[in-house]
Amino acid sequence: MRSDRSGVEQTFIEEARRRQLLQATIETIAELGYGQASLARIAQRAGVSKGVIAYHFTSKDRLIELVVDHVYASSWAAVQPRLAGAGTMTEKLATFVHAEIQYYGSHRQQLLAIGSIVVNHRCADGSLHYPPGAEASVVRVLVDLLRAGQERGELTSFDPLPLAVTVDRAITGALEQWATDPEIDLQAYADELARIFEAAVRPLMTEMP
Amino acid sequence: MRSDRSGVEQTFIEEARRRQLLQATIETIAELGYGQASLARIAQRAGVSKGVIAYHFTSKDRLIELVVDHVYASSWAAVQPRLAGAGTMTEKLATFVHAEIQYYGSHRQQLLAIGSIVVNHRCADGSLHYPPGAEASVVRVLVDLLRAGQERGELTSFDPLPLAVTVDRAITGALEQWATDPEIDLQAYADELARIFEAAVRPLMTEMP
DNA sequence: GACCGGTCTGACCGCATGGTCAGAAATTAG
DNA sequence: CTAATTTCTGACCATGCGGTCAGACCGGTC
Repeated sequence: MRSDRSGVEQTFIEEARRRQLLQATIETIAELGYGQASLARIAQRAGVSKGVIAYHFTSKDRLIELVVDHVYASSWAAVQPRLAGAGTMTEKLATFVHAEIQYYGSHRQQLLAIGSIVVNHRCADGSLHYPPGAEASVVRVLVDLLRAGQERGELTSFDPLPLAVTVDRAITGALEQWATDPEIDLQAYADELARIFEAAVRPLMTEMP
Repeated sequence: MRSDRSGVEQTFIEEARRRQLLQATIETIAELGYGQASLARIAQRAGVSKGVIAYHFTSKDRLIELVVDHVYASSWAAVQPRLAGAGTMTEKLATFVHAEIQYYGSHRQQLLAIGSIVVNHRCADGSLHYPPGAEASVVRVLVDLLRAGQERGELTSFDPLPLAVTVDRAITGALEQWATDPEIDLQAYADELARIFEAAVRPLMTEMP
């Protein structure tokens, strides 16, 4: 079985190996960082020889990109239904903050791996493969959410981009604080973030009781 | 003249070379990223041979750390006097946001280089040399500032750490947005950040006219 | 038994890395 | 002008990298 036939007609063993190698990659990057996560070290952690990775994946770059796809898909699968369940836009905003923090709070290795990958993984031409910017999926979701809230008159008028970027950064900031110091009460931290952002979107004249 | 006698009894040429090599390092990391910034490429950009770096600096790690020291010292030298000039704590907070964004807005390479270094540079034991966390200098400054504002009753009561981290991240978020898309109006972006954070620290019952 | 496709190993390739060093070149001192 | 010192070069080293590949191994099927 050659590499990279994602999704179709996979042997049981192929499926299992791929999962194992993705997991080993996440663990290695989380622990040692993108730059130190060589194929040799990933293979060693998985208990196989380097050639196995070449057999199941077309290249190291492809491996990394599949890790990113997997993590983003998993986190979105956890966050999206909770978002749909929230009522007002303000609630959606708070829910988003809580859901993201909760997901990565219980997937520390995914958090660290993704963080190390997005700031390091590059295309052949040297440019970042996952550039920061308004196109990043989380930021896009937040901008849409804020704009919708403004159109219904539920939120004050302001440029949605800075707040969307800030919410995104605040979440990763919270998680990195916690990754550095696990003593931090993530729940309380998330509550505080929700308070900050609710104050920022609340129309000036209508205070909640 | 051997390497690393920082500050004392430097030849004119030594001083100049050190500056040049620090600058070449910043440019190389800003353009290619930490992982691709090899001694060979840095030397090539400076137009000298690799050995020169070894002659003027004890090691590549030391070079990187001197870059970080230089950038932090420069930015603080630009921000600190403006902070001292601001009156209320709310003004200080807004001033800090504007001053940081303004400094790095006119030092794009320093911004990109520092960003790439802090998430990548590691100690011999594999741990990050500049770990995120409450000890980061910017966050410390902000926590002190917020706490002082609370003690004078000027700001609402809240845990200063999440907001401090958020302000820090929001600033780097703004700058990275701008680094990705230079069309962005940094001044307006900074104004919007100031609005967000003023809303978050303002006591609930006292609206400004 | 022989055969077969899928899976895996371990050795190997070319290359880039950080670091070292003898000696050439440039600068300064006397 | 010579001698001493600082500065620099270019070749070299050991190491680790991503990637390749011939052949071993393994569970089935005739």
